[in-house]
Order: sequence, then C-alpha cells, then structure tokens
Amino acid sequence: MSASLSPRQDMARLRSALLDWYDREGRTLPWRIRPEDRAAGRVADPYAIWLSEIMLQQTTVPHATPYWFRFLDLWPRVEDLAAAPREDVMREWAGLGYYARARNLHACARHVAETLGGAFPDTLDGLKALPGVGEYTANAVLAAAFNKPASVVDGNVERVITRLHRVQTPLPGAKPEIRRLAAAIASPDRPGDYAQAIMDLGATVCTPRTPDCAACPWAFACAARAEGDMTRYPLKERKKPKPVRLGTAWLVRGEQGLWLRRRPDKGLLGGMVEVPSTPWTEVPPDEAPPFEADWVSRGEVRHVFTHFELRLDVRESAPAPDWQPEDGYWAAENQLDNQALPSVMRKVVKLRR
DNA sequence: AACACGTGGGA
DNA sequence: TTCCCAAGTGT
Repeated sequence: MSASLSPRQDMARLRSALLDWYDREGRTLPWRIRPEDRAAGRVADPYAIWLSEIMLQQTTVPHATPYWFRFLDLWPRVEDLAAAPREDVMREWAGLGYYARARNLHACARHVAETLGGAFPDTLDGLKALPGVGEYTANAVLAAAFNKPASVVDGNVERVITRLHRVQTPLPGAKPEIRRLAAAIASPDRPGDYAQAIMDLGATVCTPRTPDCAACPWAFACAARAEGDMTRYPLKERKKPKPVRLGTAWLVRGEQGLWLRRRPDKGLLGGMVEVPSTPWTEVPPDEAPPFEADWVSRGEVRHVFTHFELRLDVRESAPAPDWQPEDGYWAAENQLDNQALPSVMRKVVKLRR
C-alpha cells in the first residue's frame, strides 16, 4: 500500500477512512443504529437486528424490508415470535425464499425465549449455537447489536477485500484468505459501525459491475484499481448448468375451494403449502392424475430454483363426485393470502381462470 | 468439500 | 432472453 507506513499504520488508515466515509455516506436502514441515533439515545434491539440479518441472507434490502416491518408489527418481541404458530411464520415468510431460514428463525426464537430468558447471546460462540446463525450472522449481530469486536464477511466484503488486495484465489476457496485479510482491518474501537460500513461500501460503491472508485474511501489503497481492472475480482469458479425438471400440477377446484397440501418439513420448500403435483423429474412425468376426469391444460409455469429449473404443466379439473383427497385440505380461493404459498405455487394458482 | 436451498431485479 | 447476483447456513 504505502512504502512509508508500517502495516499497522496502513490498517489504521484504512479503518479511519472507511469510518469517516460511513459517517458521511453510510446508508440509513430501518434496523440500523447510526452514530447519530446513538447520540439521540436510541439503543439497538438485538431481536430486531437478528431478524434483519436472517432476512437479508442471500436477499436484497428492498425485498426483505417490508417483511421486516411486517414481522416486527406482528411479533414485536422475541417472545411473541416464539409463541406464534409455525404456520403463521411460514405464511408471513412466503415469497422470501430459502424457507429453512423461517423454520430456523422460529426454532431460534423459541430457544431464546424459553431457554435464554428472552436475551440473545452476546458472544460469538453463543450466537453461532443458535439455529440459522452461522459465522457471518453471529459476527454481524455481535457487531450491530452489541457493538462488540467482530469481523463480518459477506458477499460485499468478499468483493471489497478481493479487489483491495487483488486476491488471486477464486471463490469459494479464497474464503479463509479473505477472512484473514478482513479481520486485519476490522476496527476494535467502533466494531458496529465498521461492520456496517464495509458492507455498505460493497453495496453502494464497490458494486459488482460498475464500481464508483471516485467515491471510494479505499481507492488510494486498492490494488485492483491500480491494475485498472476492478471487476476482475473476485475470481470465481465456473457455475454448473442448471438441469430442467418437469412435473404436472393438479389444480382441483370445487365448491370447498382449492386442493392444497403442506409439504414435508425438510427439503425443498419444506413446511410450505403446495398445489399437489407429480414428482419433479428430469424425464417427463408419467404419474396418473389423482382421479379420472377431463383435465384442462392451464399452461406451463416456469420457475428457476437455485440448482434446477422447474417446468410445471398445470392441469385443472373439478373434483370427481366420488373423490376425496387422501391428504391435504381445501382452501377458500379468496383466502389464499392466508396460505404459506411459495412464489412458484403462487404462479400456479394465478394461472387458472 | 460440495451440494441443497428461493426469489426478483438489473444489465 | 439469459445470465448474474443479494447481508449464508446446514449437512
């Protein structure tokens, strides 16, 4: 970085440059306690911070924000969330994706409320022991909720650090190296602000495609910028192509409403509600419909999951007179908002008519 | 270690 | 359209 400064002085310079930038340019977010908030006497609520961190895992701020308000409105304290029926939590999480987060969220709330007296742990190990709280989230809560020394490494930090140091190892192999480099800069004096600052830097300045180096407090030290190719970093392994899976969904609409079913607790869309369908397989499904009828094709729903693309052939029929579903239940069609329907199933339901 | 696990928005 | 991406965790 600088020939005239020691590594320790370099780190201090980076720290203060980032914190100064954060004080001026850092984002105001609903769950965030900024320095001026603290000055005004506002204190962090670990429950609200934890909730935001779980929702923001692999999820954009605009997508997660309304959910955060809704959850706090319904369940202002961790005890309230703990006391909520699981179906309610799944229903409110519907559309946010990665539904294991919602299952772990509920389990975590119950654990904190029932075993820890409603208080979130304020140690790294204590936090990491909670369901759904891993290395990143434990550090983030430690910093943002308790202002304790921590080093957060998320996708933003990976990008900032690999550019700053021109890390030549591709992700995900570079993670240990990134962790070391990031921890060396993290501020012991203002850990909460620092953690949020470095993520803000990645989110608003050191962006994936078009970084705004002119606005960057670390431009003076950035190796990738010196090289003239910021977006080359982070290096990444090639992604595997997504296979296509096919299925047929059975949209059964009768006087009692729509035939729905709760999915098993584990696995894809675990604990969520679905329109019953054949298994989703790479070869065309050959499973018989639930009953003989003149099924009407309603078209195809395409939905991209993390590791495969789904094409659902949606067929509709009224229930046969002598048929009762072996599993699932009937849901009134004007009450579908009360169902924990994931986005893919909302697409299926909207197809009819 | 590698894979399973959602969704919607932007280029 | 297609591809990439966004505050990761659990197994």
